[in-house]
Amino acid sequence: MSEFQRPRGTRDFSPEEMQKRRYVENALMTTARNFGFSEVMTPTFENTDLFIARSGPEIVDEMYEFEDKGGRRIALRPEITASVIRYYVNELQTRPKPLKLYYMGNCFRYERPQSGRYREFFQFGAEIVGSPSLSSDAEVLALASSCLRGIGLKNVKMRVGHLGILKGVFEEMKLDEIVQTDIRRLVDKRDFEELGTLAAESDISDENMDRLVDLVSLKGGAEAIGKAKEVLGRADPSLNYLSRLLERLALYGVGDAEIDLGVARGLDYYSGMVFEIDAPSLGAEKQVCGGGSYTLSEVFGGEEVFSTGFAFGFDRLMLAMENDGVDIPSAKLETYVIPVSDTARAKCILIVSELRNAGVSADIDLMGRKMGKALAYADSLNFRTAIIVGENELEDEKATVRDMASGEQESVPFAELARYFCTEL
RNA sequence: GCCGGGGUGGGGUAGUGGCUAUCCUAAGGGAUUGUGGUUCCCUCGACCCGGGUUCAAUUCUCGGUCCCGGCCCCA
Repeated sequence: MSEFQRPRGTRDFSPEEMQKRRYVENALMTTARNFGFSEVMTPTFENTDLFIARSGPEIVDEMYEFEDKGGRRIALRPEITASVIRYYVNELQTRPKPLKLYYMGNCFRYERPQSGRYREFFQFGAEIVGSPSLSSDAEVLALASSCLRGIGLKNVKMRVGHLGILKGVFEEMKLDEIVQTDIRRLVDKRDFEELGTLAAESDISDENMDRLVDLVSLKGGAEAIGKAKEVLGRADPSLNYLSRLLERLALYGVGDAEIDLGVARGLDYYSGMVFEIDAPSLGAEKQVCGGGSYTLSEVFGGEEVFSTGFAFGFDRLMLAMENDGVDIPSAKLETYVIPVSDTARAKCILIVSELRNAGVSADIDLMGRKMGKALAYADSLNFRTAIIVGENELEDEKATVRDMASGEQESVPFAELARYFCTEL
């Protein structure tokens, strides 16, 4: 053990873990690209003001935030949407709409680590900027759903709500904004008891509060929307929106989305559709994805533009896949070249170079090991084959290619090795 | 910020107020001068940090730190 430890809440990833993480990351990115999204990258740190503008001054306490040597207030990004929208306002406003962007990156929050929560963690997210439509919301939900399908994570629950419904009720009740925010937070937590207390304190009638609780407790398929209309005693544009959204999702083949009018999200800038995805296997921190439609650009000095997007907690996806036993194929290296004697080493280097240039993953003994040990090494590193070259092979101008799984060997002329491996693949 | 459980070689562990700190595994080497996953041998390598009690602390105690689970928060 070195005297130096990792900072709290950070992790080192082993070769095996990275292989899995890159596999999943690649699957997510491939899905996004197939949906017509393009990757962007923004800085790991931003001026603190950006996040304050987005979320309020309290956020500073929960970020890695500091003054740099030039006296600037800097924050390690706690999420990436703010950066993407800032980037949009700065430089992408004149691009053809809609702008479909995705990103993957590390984020930092100064929080107490626990299961599924780290101080450095990773998010994969996507945003559609510039389109206020039902179509965009559906597209984004379909992307999130396809991402999960793409990585093979099945044990998940997607819940879709709409903030317009709560907003309508708030207007009817004529509540001030502070109370609205409190209610939203409690609704998000499903803390109906505390909600009752709050109702008493802010002289909201029992009748109104009961109605609100009934409303946000509604979940299920299209029938939940009908029930909501009954509770409201009227039609509501947001409810209509949700039922049309469900129809759209069906066209995308997304049948697992559930209506949940209790999805409130803790964030003020969400304006319309909001959704969350949970992985029940995760325990306390089970939310793997959150998103919705919002306007944020005007906060950063741009023109108001409707956007819709989401972010996956990448680390939680990995944990959930692990818990659910989702299989991730292991990467096999193709071949390990073993010089039997020092005289064969030069030829072996030529062979390994040729194979590498031909795009074949090839490695070579660097430790001068004897063949037995070299084969054991190749075995433990999961090579598909080994190439053995010694005096006999040099004389015949043929390499011995050994299949590591079966132990079968065949002789392949040096000149044909590259072709042999390329066609094998 | 709060509550609970932990910390012994790289990984997994046993154990102890004092004696060479146990075992498994991994890694490196050898048995084996051209054939791996078996076997045998050798080597390497640990009591989280600091204070206190004590003749003596890895062990008891206090504080810190980190890990695990939960609360708060969750963008």
